[in-house]
Amino acid sequence: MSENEQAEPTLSIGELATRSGVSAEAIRYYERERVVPAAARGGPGRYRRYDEADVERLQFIRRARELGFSLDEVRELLALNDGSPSRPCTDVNRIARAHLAQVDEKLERLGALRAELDRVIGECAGVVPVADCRILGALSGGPASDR
Amino acid sequence: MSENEQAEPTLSIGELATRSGVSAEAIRYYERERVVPAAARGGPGRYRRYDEADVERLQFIRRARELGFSLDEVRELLALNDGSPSRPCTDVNRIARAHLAQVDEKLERLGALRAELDRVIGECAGVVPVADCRILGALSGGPASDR
DNA sequence: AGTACACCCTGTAGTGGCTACAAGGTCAAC
DNA sequence: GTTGACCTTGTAGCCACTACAGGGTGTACT
Repeated sequence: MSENEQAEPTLSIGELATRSGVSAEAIRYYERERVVPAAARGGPGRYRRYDEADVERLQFIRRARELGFSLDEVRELLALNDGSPSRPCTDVNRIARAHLAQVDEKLERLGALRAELDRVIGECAGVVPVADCRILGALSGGPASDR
Repeated sequence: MSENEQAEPTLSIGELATRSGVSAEAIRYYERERVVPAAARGGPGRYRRYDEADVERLQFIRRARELGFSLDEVRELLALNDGSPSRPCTDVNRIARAHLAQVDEKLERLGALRAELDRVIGECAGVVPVADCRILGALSGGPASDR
């Protein structure tokens, strides 16, 4: 923990992209949106330069995004991760549990939609004239034999 | 079926909105996007005028949208509904089943995400210091006790 | 005739989280 | 010195709307 700190920021945005699994354009977008701080500009040109800590930060963001956290939530999680290490992780749990509740809600809505769609499709053999199609019937008039 | 056809388009866009459950702004958007044909303009002014058939068409669109069909799919479904009534509804079924498959895929991905999120949250009691938080640990370093 | 007020019009900007360019600048190798 | 891979900023697009701004119109009532 005390000797794997590297000396200089030497990675280009393309290398950071490869190593973190986040596209260079997304990284620039995160900088614009202040999800990550503005990168140092090194070398003779004005290119962005990154180090290993940036790789880890971007991987953190990628994993959080894969779990469905919004960029607002990611910003909060990063702030907590970067903040004082001795504080209890109550807020981390609050954010994660609230997000889980949202995911559950979405799952429930999508499951209900799926069931309804399946029901509607199940009523139609698929070979009857359009005029008698139960799928179109359901869309036109509501439950089943309404038209 | 032969005598409930009304004579004139008399509804304003606001009345159509109320009766169809689709906002007036969404109706204008659908017209711009050619989901519905441009409305007739009646009266002394240049206001859009609608009839009962338009109410039904908008209800059709609303129900299809509630089932998660995209506007592209809605356009196709409307075309089939408006087309020759004796054609078999094969295409309707194809669209609906393809959409169901997409919904199933989304459900699967969301379910997997939910399980992973639940697992990550389950590892953290919520009262430990941020430095030891398993949620942040999972985001920073991968599976469980990696850091 | 005036006027208040609800409704309508078009057009534009914003949402989230990026991706996909265009048009140009920079760097290292050969 | 020149190729070619990379980098830069800035803008437009995705989806299906929503939310205005800034103005016009219809109707009811005085």
